[in-house]
Formats: sequence, C-alpha cells, structure tokens
Amino acid sequence: MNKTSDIIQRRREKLADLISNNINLFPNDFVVSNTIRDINDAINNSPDSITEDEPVFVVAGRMMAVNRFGKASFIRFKDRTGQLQAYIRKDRVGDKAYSLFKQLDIGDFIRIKGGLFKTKTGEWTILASELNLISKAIRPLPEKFHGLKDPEKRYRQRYLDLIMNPDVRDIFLKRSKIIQEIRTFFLDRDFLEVETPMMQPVPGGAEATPFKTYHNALGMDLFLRIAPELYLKRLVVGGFEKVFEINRNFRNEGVSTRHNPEFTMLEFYQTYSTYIDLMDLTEEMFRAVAKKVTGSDMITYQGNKIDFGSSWRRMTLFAALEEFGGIDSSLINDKNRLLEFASSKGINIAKKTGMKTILLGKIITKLFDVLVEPKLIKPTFITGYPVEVSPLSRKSDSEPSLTDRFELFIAGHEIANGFSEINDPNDQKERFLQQVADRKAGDEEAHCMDEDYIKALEYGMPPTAGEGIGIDRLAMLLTDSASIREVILFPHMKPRD
RNA sequence: GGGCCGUUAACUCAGUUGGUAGAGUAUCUGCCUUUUAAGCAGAGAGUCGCGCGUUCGAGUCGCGCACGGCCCA
Repeated sequence: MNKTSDIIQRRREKLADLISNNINLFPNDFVVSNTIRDINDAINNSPDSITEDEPVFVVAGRMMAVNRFGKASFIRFKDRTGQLQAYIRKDRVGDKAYSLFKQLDIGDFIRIKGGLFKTKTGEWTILASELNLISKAIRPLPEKFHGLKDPEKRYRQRYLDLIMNPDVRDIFLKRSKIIQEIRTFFLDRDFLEVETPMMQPVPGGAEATPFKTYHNALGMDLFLRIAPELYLKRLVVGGFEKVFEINRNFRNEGVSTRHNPEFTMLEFYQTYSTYIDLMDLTEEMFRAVAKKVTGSDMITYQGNKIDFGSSWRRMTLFAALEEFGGIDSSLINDKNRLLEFASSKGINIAKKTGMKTILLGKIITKLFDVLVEPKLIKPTFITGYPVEVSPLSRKSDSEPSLTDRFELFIAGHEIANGFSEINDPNDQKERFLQQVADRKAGDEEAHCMDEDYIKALEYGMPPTAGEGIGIDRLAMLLTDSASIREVILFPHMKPRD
C-alpha cells in the first residue's frame, strides 16, 4: 500500500515533467459552453447544416479512451450528459497542443473547441481546433473493456464504479428520479413536505434497536431516529393535515442484501382517511412512479414479472397463513399448537423474540415472516394484524384484537406498512404501557413510553391514516437490483486495516 | 452467529501432482492522419490479503486472522 506502484510512479514522473514545462495541471479559468447533449441535439435536429467549421462547440469531459496514430488521434470522452468521440489532428491544434496531448492520460479532463464531421464509419465526431488540459488524473482508471467488477472495490470506491459502469450510474439516476416522482406525487395532492428530528430523546415509531449518541452541551443521551412517525403525528396535531417526509432512518442491526444500518424511508400522514384509503393511494403512487421511471407499469424483478398496473390482492394475515403457510385456521388462536407447528418446521420462535412468555401475535408474525413473506411475489396487501404487534395502530371496530393495519409485500419483500392511527390518547398510553411491560419481559425491541407524544394526542388529533414505504427496497424493485447495496451510493463497509 | 466461495500486476483473470510468477488490457519506447477493445515491434511492472505451521522448497497443503460476496439464522 505504501509502496508506489510502477504505473503510478511513471504517472508522477510525467506530472513533474509537465509542471517543469509550465503546464498548469489544475487550471480554473476555462469557459465550457456546451454539453455533449447539446452536440447530440444539434446532430439530431439539423445534421445537414453541420460542417467542420460551424457550428463551433466548446465541451469538456473525462477522457475515457485514446487511439493514437502518429500525428492524429481519436479519443472518447464523456460528461454527465453523454459520450462523444473527438479527432485531434496535429495540423489543426498546432504542434504545442499536440505535444501536450501526447502526454495526457485516460482519466484526464480536457476541453475541446471545434466543429463536427462524420467519420468513414459514420460516427459524428468533434474535430478539435483547440485542446486544453483542465484537470489531471494521477491514478489510472480500471481497464476499459472489463471495467471494475470486484464488488468490494465497487462499494468502497463508488466513484470508480460510477465512472466505469454505466449500468450503475443508471441505477442512481433512476433512484433520484424515483424520489423526485414521489415528491411530485405528494405535492400534487396538497401534502406538505417536512423535516423532523434525526436525533431523538426517546426513539420511537418502530420496533428496532437505535444508535445512541450524546449531546455534550445539553448533557443528555440522544438516539438516532428509527422512524419519524411520532413527530409527524405531532405535526398532524399541529394542523398540518397532510404531511410527508423522505429521509434517513437508522437501525442498529446487521447488514445484509436487504438491510443497511441507515436507509431511506418515506412516511406520510393524511387526516380524515383510513388504512383502506392508503392502500388505494399506495397502488396509485407505485403505478405512477413505475411508469415515470421505467416507462411501464409492468416490471421485471429477478426474473419475476410484476404488474403495477392492475389492482393488487388484499388478504388477511390469517388467510395468508392458511393459504401460503399451510397453517390450519383452527391453530390460529392456540399458542401451544402454533409453537408445536413452528418447531415441526424448524422455526425457533423463543430464540427469535427473546421473551419469557411469547405473545400470540409474535408467534403469528414470525411464522408469517418465514412461511409466507417469501411467497408473496405479486404485490399483496396483508391486513388484520394483531393488536400486540401493532402498538401504534387503531383497533378494528369489528374485531378489537386486530388493528386497521396493512403491510405491502412485493417480490417476497416487505415494502410498506400503514394503518389508521390511534388518536385516543388513553388507548395509546395503554399500548405504550404494554410495550414497556414486554420490554421488561425480554423484548428488547419493544417501544418506549413517550409521555410527550401522549400529551400531544391529549390536545386532539383528527382521524388520520399513515404509512411508511422503504425507498431503498422500492429502488431495488424498479432497478431490478438483488442487493440493497446496489441502490445505496455508499453502503456501510468495515474499514480495511 | 453458522455454512459455502473469493482475495495473484493499475483492471479482468489463469496458475497442473508443492519446484525461478503468467496472459489480455493498461503503462513506457519506436512507427503510423478515419480508429471503434485500432495495428506492428520492443520494454518495464508482483509483500500471490496478513500471520503461523508442515516441507529441502508454499501462490499451491494445514491452522488462525482480516476484508468482501452469496446463502442460512
């Protein structure tokens, strides 16, 4: 690592040579007037009026390939908008510029001024009348044909991945577009975009282990948020009747192809509606975003065709357990028989929850995770979640042991979670107290009491429904990515050495 | 946490039963004014992830560790 490789050593010698010839390797006074897109537009719009002399373009970009002949060269360079070939002739740019050009390397940034012509093979090419070095690369880029493949290097040095692999670049362009389209979707429906605390004194809104930090001046512990939920609902109390936030959550758990310790979540809340309305809204939003981003409402994910166009199946948790998990409905309310069933399938529920007495709801949702979730390939809303695993969801009027809640599954992944909110402060307080008791009983991910949130509810919150959608997982679906690391620019990695 | 796989030149990869470390691209030198992974001739470039062990001798065999990938929990 500390030993300079041959190739970099040679590059450094070349740099010293350029410097001694008074070449500024990092100038900052060159005007760039055009993008490669401008040039392509000109070619597409009026190819017949183009000559070697006009129009004249001034573009800049990173040199990606060079074919050198004696006194002329073809190069390929790219900017953010595309890639273009240039032809550099010694008799056109002059002896001085050409001898500088001969010392340039793949990876360097150059500026070219010139008109366009078509080569023998019919490729539009800029014919340089001026050529400048505008930024020098000291390290060599990976080889052009095979590119950069080593996944570790791709994640650690994402910039190289982005330079070398257009598919990777495309994924992140799509990710950006996904977020932009979501934002547009909600703004168009009169939602207000807000930002709520990332550092919270009481971590709430989800079952997860938080990251802990410390505020020196205030002399207090703070937690990186595991969800924005309780703050967004405080805003609903405050009169923002439709709010959304797209931002990071942090959960102190392992990394996998589906989990990164920080991930992006969309949460939104809308008054005077129910979880049923949100299912409809969710379908509408996914359809709109998929169409805008991929051009179609039929996507392919890891070989599965997934239809975002037609309406999605809705079924209860119990029905799903019966249909996909092979669990007879007579078992659903019988803890012991369910536990027997679980162990017959090799599922150790006690180990998973860490609790002395295991709640029925925990057993059911764990069985669901293992037996049903991977089979829900087509988009499916699951409803009817038990109260004990839904401490922020409104109890169902018809069946108070269940809640007005759904989760959305696509391609075997949980994508969204939504429900009608509890707006009765006494009910919410009881639920928190039960969570505190569960925590005492060994459930380390149970919710904490948030007195301040109860106080807010006591001022009155209108009937509201809210939902969270995992943006990384949505991005995985719409870019056909098997791992969450492929849709996060800088996934967390252990430092080397 | 467990299992499997990977780590060799700047990049992508070979490397046989253990016997002087290989290729392509890239780099450097020379020739070349329409190439498309340009071509021709020549050259340089390696702590084989790290450590310990076995052996006359380890990229190769064994043990441990690190980092990464996939799968399972």
